Amino acid sequence: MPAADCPSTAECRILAAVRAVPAGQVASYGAIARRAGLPGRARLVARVLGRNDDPALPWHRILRSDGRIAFPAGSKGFSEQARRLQDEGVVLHNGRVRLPADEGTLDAALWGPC
DNA sequence: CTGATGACGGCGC
DNA sequence: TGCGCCGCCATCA
Repeated sequence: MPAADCPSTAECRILAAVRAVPAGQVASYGAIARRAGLPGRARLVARVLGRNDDPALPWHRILRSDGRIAFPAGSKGFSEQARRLQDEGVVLHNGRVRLPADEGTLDAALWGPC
């Protein structure tokens, strides 16, 4: 039976997946959704992050499949996320995570800080 | 119920 | 690489 602090199993799993991302590493929405047992629910992950009220949640480690920040360049969220990522040692290239062309799989690149 | 929107993803050009 | 279109899902008007 679900705990009272868990509004829904899906949301709880998504939050867990996000929290499972170690500092200095990043993951895509799709990867998080997949790890949460919700393949194809990347948008749901995005919605949950936007509605989350946990300041300790490393939402800034979640990027788009391209390795880019989901927020529009120049917006508050963008600058804040970029700042947090760089603060954790994540190298950003024009608001975008450096993706090794060697790896065809973005997941490997995103989950591997190199 | 229908249509529009969004912190998305994949494919095509 | 950049841009656009479409698909998918959940919420809102």
